Amino acid sequence: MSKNIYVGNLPWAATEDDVRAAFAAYGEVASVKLIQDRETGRPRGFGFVEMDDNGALDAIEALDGKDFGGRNLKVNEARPRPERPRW
DNA sequence: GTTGAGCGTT
Repeated sequence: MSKNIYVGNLPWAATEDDVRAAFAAYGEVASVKLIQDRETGRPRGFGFVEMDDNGALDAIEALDGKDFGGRNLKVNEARPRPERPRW
């Protein structure tokens, strides 16, 4: 089973590999998604990490409020999102 | 080459 994690307050220089490496230390990371502006393509400074439940909870309490790239990292469980409409 | 609270166009 996996859980979605919201990661915010990321430095604009951070990449998915950096976040994956940070979360991989607490569990196996299923996928990493950094959100960036759709129109300009600029990194918004936040993203989502999908990993195992126990690893996710451990990573949240471990990386939340920790320093990452010079910024205070914000880690929390992601909000439930509806499925993609199919019509 | 800029900016800084937030929740995602696979």
